[in-house]
Formats: sequence, structure tokens, C-alpha cells
Amino acid sequence: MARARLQDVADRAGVSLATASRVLNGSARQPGADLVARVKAAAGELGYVVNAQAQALARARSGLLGLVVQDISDPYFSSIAAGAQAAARASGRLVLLASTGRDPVAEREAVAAFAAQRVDAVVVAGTRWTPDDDAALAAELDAFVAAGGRSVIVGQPVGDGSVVRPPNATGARALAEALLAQGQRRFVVLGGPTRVVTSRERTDAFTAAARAAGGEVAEVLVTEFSRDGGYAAGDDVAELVRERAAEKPLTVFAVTDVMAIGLIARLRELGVEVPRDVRVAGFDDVPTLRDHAPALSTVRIPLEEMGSLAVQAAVGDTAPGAVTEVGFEVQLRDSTR
Amino acid sequence: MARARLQDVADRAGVSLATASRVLNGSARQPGADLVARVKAAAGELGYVVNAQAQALARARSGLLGLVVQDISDPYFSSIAAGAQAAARASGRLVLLASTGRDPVAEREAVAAFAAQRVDAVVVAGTRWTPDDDAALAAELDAFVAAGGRSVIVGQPVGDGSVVRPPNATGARALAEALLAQGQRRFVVLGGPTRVVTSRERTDAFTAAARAAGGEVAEVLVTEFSRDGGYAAGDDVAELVRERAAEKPLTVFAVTDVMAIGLIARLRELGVEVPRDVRVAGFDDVPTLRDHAPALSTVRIPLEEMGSLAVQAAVGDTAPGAVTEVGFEVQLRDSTR
DNA sequence: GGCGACAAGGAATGCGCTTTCCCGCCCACG
DNA sequence: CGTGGGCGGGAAAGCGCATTCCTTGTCGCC
Repeated sequence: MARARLQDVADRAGVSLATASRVLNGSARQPGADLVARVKAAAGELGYVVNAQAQALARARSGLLGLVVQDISDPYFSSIAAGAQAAARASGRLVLLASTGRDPVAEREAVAAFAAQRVDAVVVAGTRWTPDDDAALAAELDAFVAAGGRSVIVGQPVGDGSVVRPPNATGARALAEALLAQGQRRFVVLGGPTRVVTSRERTDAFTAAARAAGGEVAEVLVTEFSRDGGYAAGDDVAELVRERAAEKPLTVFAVTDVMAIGLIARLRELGVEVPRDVRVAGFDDVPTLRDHAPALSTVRIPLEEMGSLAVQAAVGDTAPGAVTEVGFEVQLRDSTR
Repeated sequence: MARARLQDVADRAGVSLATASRVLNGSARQPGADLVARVKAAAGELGYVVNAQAQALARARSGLLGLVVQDISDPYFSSIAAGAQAAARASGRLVLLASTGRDPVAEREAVAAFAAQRVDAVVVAGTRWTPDDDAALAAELDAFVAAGGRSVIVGQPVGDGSVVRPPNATGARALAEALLAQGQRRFVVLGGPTRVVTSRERTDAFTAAARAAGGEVAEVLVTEFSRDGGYAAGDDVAELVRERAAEKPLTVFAVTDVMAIGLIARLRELGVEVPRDVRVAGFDDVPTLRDHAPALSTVRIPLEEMGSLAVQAAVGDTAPGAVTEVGFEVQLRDSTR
């Protein structure tokens, strides 16, 4: 059965196309009650389903929202996506999702595809990469904004458009101070490649804060920005622990929870126990990991809220270009006891 | 700057609209090389971005794919979404995401909204609920299919359309047999409400297989189908363990990993240790949980592959109505040692 | 050299809808 | 009783593109 068009509904109800449109798709002008009833009945009988594409074309606005994340299966991003999706629904919009697998090219292509779909706004979540990649993405986004779109970044600013910033620096600083307050003095930072801005921000802020308060950051280990990176660094950390066993106990700050989890897994295999032999802290407070043993000390950031804020900035009346830094909460748990 | 239209490009290149269209948007007819160059140059200079909405209207096909999941922040669904997204990209399609928060009404609305967007196909992932809700969803999906769409369910069949089935029964049976082979005999099943079909299938198959092989399923605990449900059941399980401490050791089969994790967390608080005092197995093998201690025995199901298969069934030439049951792998780890 | 086949480009139509503009009607008012 | 204003309804003009159909030009072949 071919789909019924609005014209079919109008014919069946014995009214004009214009009237049918006004009845079914919220116009300022509301036709008389009898016509309204007739049109609605006809629509029901024909199983009429509005064609959103045609509507978008005629209205010059799609009601779509583009969300690009680096990896939707990563709990960090899926939490942001959950918040974004909920906020989009609240604003009566649908979300187009792109998961780029951390490929800068795919990221740009996604933004271009969204622009082609004439999305009302695009939200890009994820840490930035090299200046070149960032510039290319910025160009893509700026072109989109210049053509009347809106863009919001969750993470580090790129191009024009608004930004929702995770509290990388403030959170890392607060974590360092909390650990120092517990009397911990010797630290190692486990970070991703320095081109990963999120990692760098957390690393730098933690290091600076620790040193400022009389702590020692013995080393900054660089590894992959992932669970496997943390796992791989386990051997190095174990060695550090052993060779300096006589000194004061060591605390490792892994710049994300998943890196911390990978690290702890490897340490366990090597017979290094947390927190007995070495303490470990993470960052993000990923919900799925909250039941990990030992419970991970970390910095809780409101991931869903970030997604939701980003969408609100994208569709709301907040001035474009605004920067929103969200709050955080240091969580001291067993892993640094 | 207003967006350039294809007409603007054609004007600037001094060709007709038809030619510009043929050059820029893959037609069977390819104009002469000089014209191609002129059109491409003009498009570049004007920053032309095709309007996918208009294209969809003219072509009567949107290149969109609808994906509805119950909760995108749940690793189960986000893994499926990752696979689906990747497959969609491979087929040159964009995915519209709806996360319904396990609300059957939102689920139907999402399908309706997707139908309005004239998506090529919709993929619905998630366990089914009451017969009423299922029927309503089925009606919505069938209407969509009748109008020329395609639908694929990941989970229990609903309405027409293809199905990608998780190996609930076969997996649970295999897990039971593996545990029995290890010599375990006394079981408790921890499931969600019986209206949750996934839970019921796993529960029933496990119970039947265990009993068939001479095992005893002492009890089937019903709780929420979530991490918190598992946590809440911890007290009951602890009591069971204590009151029958003299008998053979107990094994709890929680019908999902996240329930198992919640259960173990509560047991730990109560001083009941896994696997020393009670053994626990889960189902799904959620990646984020693989570093949990003790390592969880479970049934690995290929979540990403399921998402990808669903999309392939949705866009491919597989006969509509096909049922694909995916494979699985029993993972015996420390939690049932 | 003439004819037909074929290719390449352009004009025009239509995809399904919104919205402006216009028309006719009724009412209020002078 | 005449006129202006307001309102309800319909005709029609797009929105930006794909595509059909037509025209023109070119080449091959007898």
C-alpha cells in the first residue's frame, strides 16, 4: 500500500490541502471544529503519516540534532549520549548519531553529513587531537555555523560555537589536594599521548597542584589512552613500586577510570596489590565501574548532565560561543586508602 | 551567508540544473570532463552543501536508519549501537538514535517518529514487555513495514520483520552444563520480573538444563532487571548461603552481568565472599566489566556483531522475516572456581 | 553524401509539504 | 443601508533536488 499523502487526506475530508495541513501540523490558524474533525478522521482512516522530509524542506528546518562521539560503546560517551538524547527528546528533536572510532577523518565526515541533513545543531563530544585535525574540524564546524547552524563542543573548544567543558584542570587539582590531605606525597601520573588534550590537561593540573603542595611527581608515564594502555603500563608501575619499595608509598593517578582499571588488572596479575602496595586513582567516575573492587578513588563528573547541557546550548537561547564548565566531586574510596 | 543551492552552482558554472545534479550527486549519466570540472569548481567556490532532505524527497529514500534502544548508557545497548552504527556507515547511511528509558510508550513514539522521517529501516533492540505493549509496538512496526519500510528486532520477535536473536536459551543451557561439569549441583537463579522475556528465557533454560542433568535449582529469586536489582537481592542470597552453609556450596546464576555485579557488591558488604562462600555467574560478558575481581563467569554474546547483523538484515537483501541466532561462548572464570 | 543510432545537455515536471496571498462572507459600525 | 475589517477557506507559489523527456549535435555506416 502506497503511503497516503496529505493531499489524499484533504480529498477524503473534502477540504483543501491548506486546511488539512493546518489541522494536522500545528499552524497558527486553526480551522473550524467540524473541519478539524473531518480531517482528523480522514487521516486516521488512511493511516496518514506525515513526511518529515517534505516538512523540513518546506519549513527550512529539520528538527534534527547531530551528535558525534568518538566511541558510543565507551561508557564515557554513552553516558553523554544518554543525556543528550533525553534533552533532545524534551525539545522535540531527533538525534542523528555518529560514532567515529576516534578517527578524525570520520569525525569531519560526520559533521559534513549532518550539515547535508540540515540538522539544527551539531554536538561534538570527545577530546581533541593534533592541531591539524582540530583545524580541519574547526573549518567544517565554522562553515556549518556560518550557514546558519549551531555547534557545541563537549570538551576542548574548537572553532566558534559553544563549549561544555569537563572540569579537567580543576578536578585534577582538587584530586591532588585531597590525596595530599590524606598524607600522600609520592605520585606517578599515568597519561595518554600528550596530543590528547584531555589527558594533558589532567596530567598538568595534577602535577602542578601536587608539586605546589610539597608533593613529588616522580614520573609521568605515557601510554595508550584506553583500558589496554593502562594494562600495558602495569609492568612499569610494578617495577617502580618494587625498586622504591623502601620509600614512602606510591600513588598512581591514571587520567581516566578505564586506564586505572586496566592498570589495576595488570598489577593484580603481577602480584602487586592495590591499595596495599600502591594506590591508584582515576578520573570520570564511570557508573559501570562503581562496583569495582577495590573501589576506585576518582573525580566524578556529571556525564549525562554534560550531554544534556550541550543540547540545551545547541537548541536554546544561550548565546552562541558560551563556555559552560560543569561541576565535579572528588570521590576518595578504597583504592587510595 | 545563505546556503548555496544547486541552482546557484549551475548558474555559476554556466550549465543547467540537471547537469549540475548529474555531476555532484552520482547519476548514471556522467557529463563531459570540462563541464564536470566547471561544476566542481563552482561548487567549491560557493561552499555548496547538498540538501539531503530535498534529495530524499526527490529520490523517495532517505538514507536514514532508525535505531531504538532501551538505554544507550547501558553497556549492553551501547555495544549493540556501536555495531549498528559501524554497519550503517559502511552502507552509507546515517543512524537516528532513540533511547527510550525502557518506556514502551516512548518506544512506540520513536518508531512513529522514524516512520515520519521515512527511514529506510528501523532496528529495535531490547527485551519485550507485556503482551499489550508488545502488540502496540508490533502494530506500529507492521504499519511501517506495510508502507514499504523494513524492521529488524534484536531480541524477541515482535510483529513481522526480521529478528536477530541473542542465544538466551542455548547460552543459558550451555552455561548450566559447564557448571555441572565442574561438579556444581546446587543453584539459585536470580532473574528479573517474569514479564521480561530475556530474563525468562535465560531462567527457564538454565533451570531446565540444570535439573535435567541432576542439579538442583533451589530457588528462583525475582528482582529488578538491573544492577540495583542484583544489589538488592544480596541480602536474600547471603541468608540462603548462611542457612544452608552445611550443604554443598551454592552457585547463583544471575541472568545478566550487571545483576551479577550488583549482587557481588552487596555480598561483599555483607562479608560473603565470591567464590569462597558462594559462586556467581552472569550472562552477556559486558566488556567494561571484564576486569572485575573476581573475574565473572558468564556467557559471551557478540553484542557488536548483533548490532551489525541487524543493520545488515535491515538494509541488505536478506529475506524479510529471517531469524538469525548468533553464537555464544561460555566463559568460566574465577567467580565460579 | 544521407540516414539512423546514439550521446550529451537542457527544459520542465514532480516529490509532499508550508505559507502567502487572495477571495468571499459576515459582522459591526457609522 | 453602505462600508471597512476580520475571519475562514482555498489556490498557488515555492522549498531544493532528481529525473524524464526532448532537442541538438556527432559519428558510423551503407
